[in-house]
Amino acid sequence: MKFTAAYEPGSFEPDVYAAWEAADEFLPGGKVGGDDALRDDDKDNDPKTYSIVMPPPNANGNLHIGHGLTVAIEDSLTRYHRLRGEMTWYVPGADHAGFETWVVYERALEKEGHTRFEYSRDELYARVWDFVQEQRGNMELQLRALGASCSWKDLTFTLDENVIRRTYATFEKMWKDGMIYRGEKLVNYCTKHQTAFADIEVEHEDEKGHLWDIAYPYEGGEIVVSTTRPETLFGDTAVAVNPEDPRYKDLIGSTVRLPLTNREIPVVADEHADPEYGTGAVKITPAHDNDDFEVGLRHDLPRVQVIGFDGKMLPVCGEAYGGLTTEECRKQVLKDLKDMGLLRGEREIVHSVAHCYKCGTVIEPMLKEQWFIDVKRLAKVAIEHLEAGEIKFYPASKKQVLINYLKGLKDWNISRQIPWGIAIPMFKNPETGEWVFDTRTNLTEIEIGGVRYVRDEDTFDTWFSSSHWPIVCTNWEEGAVNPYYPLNVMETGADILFAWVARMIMMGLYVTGEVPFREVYLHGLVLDAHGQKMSKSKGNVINPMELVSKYGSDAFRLGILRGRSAGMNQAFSEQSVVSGRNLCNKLWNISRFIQDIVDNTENGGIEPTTDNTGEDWICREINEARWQIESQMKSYRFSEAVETLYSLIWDKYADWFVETEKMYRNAPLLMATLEAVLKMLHPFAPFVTEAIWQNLSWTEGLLISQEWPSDFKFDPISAENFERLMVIVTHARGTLQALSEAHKGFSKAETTILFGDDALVDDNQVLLQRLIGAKAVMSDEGSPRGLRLAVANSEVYLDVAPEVVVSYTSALEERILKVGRELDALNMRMMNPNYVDKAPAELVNETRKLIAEKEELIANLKREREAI
RNA sequence: GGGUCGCUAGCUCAGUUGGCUAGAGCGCCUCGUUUACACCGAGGAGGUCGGGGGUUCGACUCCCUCGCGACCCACCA
Repeated sequence: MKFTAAYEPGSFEPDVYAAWEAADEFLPGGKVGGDDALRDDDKDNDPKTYSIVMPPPNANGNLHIGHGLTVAIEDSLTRYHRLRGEMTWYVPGADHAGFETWVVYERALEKEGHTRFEYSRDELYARVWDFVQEQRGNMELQLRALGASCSWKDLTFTLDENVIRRTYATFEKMWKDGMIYRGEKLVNYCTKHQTAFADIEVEHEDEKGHLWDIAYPYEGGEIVVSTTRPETLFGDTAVAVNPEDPRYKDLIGSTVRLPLTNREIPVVADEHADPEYGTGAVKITPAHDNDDFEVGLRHDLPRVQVIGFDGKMLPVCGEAYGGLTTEECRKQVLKDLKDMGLLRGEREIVHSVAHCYKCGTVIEPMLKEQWFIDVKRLAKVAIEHLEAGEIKFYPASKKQVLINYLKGLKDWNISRQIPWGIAIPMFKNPETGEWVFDTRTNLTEIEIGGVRYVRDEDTFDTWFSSSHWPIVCTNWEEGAVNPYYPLNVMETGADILFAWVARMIMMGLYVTGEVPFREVYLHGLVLDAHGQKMSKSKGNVINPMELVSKYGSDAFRLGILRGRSAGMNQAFSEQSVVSGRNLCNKLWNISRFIQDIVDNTENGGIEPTTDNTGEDWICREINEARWQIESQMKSYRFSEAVETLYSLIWDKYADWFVETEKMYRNAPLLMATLEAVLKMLHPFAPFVTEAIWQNLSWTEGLLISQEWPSDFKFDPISAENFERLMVIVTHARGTLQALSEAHKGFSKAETTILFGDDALVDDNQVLLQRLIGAKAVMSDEGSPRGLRLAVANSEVYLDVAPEVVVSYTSALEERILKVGRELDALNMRMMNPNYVDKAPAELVNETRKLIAEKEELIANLKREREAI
């Protein structure tokens, strides 16, 4: 590689990634079989393992900004642990995305003028399989572009044979354990997609609707019920009133006549009827309403289905209504009721309505036979392990949220009427209705002992199989030792805490007896620059790949990790990526400069030593930053780790150390410190750091598999001294600039810096002169003159003419006032006897020291003023 | 109805058992052609930490309360 003058990420990123892949760096433990697999500072002979699995992106889709964040986090973790010498295994995945893909495919089918009903399930499955294969590949290329250092040979597709095998094994175990049952229950049904959904897949939205009052007559009177869904009246099998409601007490047990039909239905007493709401009387439609279903159970009411799975009214509603859509039917029913004089009222209300999360169709609660899992047992075990603290959550608050969810969890409907998924391995004897488990799901019919069984046409809810993700990705097998299970961490979106994380925990415990991961890190939504949710309709979607090609992968990763903390939805903008790119550019140029020094000095290859205050100081700062990063990574504070590196590289390494090294040119130390910085930034910005590593003349091998830096040795007193020099430089620069603004014709390059009895300044005259940009730094030879710098513990003057000093008077006055205010605040604190008594002695001493410094400073400043 | 999270500089966010003069990036102002970098350097302005109360020697940090915002769960006919 050539060290180009300009930082051009696009010119090296693909090559760098290819080099890693070619060297098998992503395999578990690095180069398998090589010494690398065992290199580490582990005290035990057991090499530490680090495993993490990717939440599988849609196999045939493109990565979106959320994936960008996921990869940035997961890959940074992986690379960090790899550098720490652990045997890392980052397992990539690809999702068949059951429902998502199905929707896309069905739309394509519709465009061709076909419908799913023209094909058998097996035909459809084969067609979607081909469809997905055609589209596949993009997503994996995009993961590479983001720098994901995952073990590609272990890529797991959610329809892989081992996934299906594991899913069937669990299902069989549950079936034998009596945890699976066939039940006719109300399911959330989308009449457009003609499939049932889990509760969690349904979106509730508050909408304006109407509450109608309808009279149900009986001999000698009528009872007026309130409803938002008059069209379901045909399915009414009771009217419920509250047992405490005096208005209706006498009617309980009698019957009323259902309008538009000839049916008589009973009046039942049930708590569900709220006397305060509407008329206090409710029509009960057990087949089409969740509440009513429960009421029906309590009173043993029949269930009459009146809406078909296609969303149209069934013939049972009578000739006038059968075949109408629910909406048409509602209009017709209202019109007819009005004509008959039975419509008693109408008012606007706001109520929550369930919608299909994909197409927005109103979800119909429908009566359907489905497979259910009795989750009580699973949830109970999960809660026990969670309460025992076996899984640590980031953010911590999500643990209790999850426990609460598990406590209220209802039985899990795992049947879906979508061909694109894992077939449910159950077959039914059409004669007896008996069900048997069998994995021969490629057959529509099987024979066992001369008896014919017919396959269930449904597929599994995606979450049923994907709840096995940590198990299948790590190839967990009963009885076998597996150092990669449980995972070290499960990193995923906070929005799928319930749908996925909860189920992985339940399933992990059920199948393996162990929690599937030790820690959970949940990231929030990536919002647009104004904190708005990204959506196609708003047109504010940010494509991560565009940013990668514009600013580089590293810039994107640094940018998206900036200002992001666990579990929170946070804004993201291109600006943060620009700032990331700038950091990469800075590092690139630092490296070029250091290479230049190395090329032009003789002393290459010597052990690095510190020979001046700046060098001791940078060693201290690098150590300090490294410790911080280690602690930040442990607690998943990526944003802070990036911040630490930013400040180390820019504010410390470049602005001070490299500047002083323009003078000292200590090549061995420059080389050693640069290596450390590259390693520390590598987890977050893998491409630029590796590219630099490859460009540097003295480095060997690939950066990705180097050893994490260890402590630099330094003289702490010398390091401390450098900070004093920094303060002098900063004050001198500030004062000089203020003077040049206040006094026309003043030139700092013509100004000499004088100093009194000060060994440190004496030792660093040239350095100070260069950093300040002054003409010279020299001893005042016992005759101080000019403007004294307002720096405590130092006697440094700017040798400027009296008229220049005068022009600085107002700034000096301001400064005296400011320091005075600070001094007052400190004195106030000391005057409080309780503070002196109760605060830690250390703190009190610190305050005393500060007061002394301020007092000295203020005395100096006042003397200065007198002099003017 | 229940619950979670947030409210800190113009914007987006840090601030980990309460204790240094509350920080960063971007933006803004002033100056700058010093041979790594204008994707730059130097200097600077800007915050009563949502309001109110409490605990404490001391509160951005803990407690209570109010307000605003985002989100999640739930069977509101």
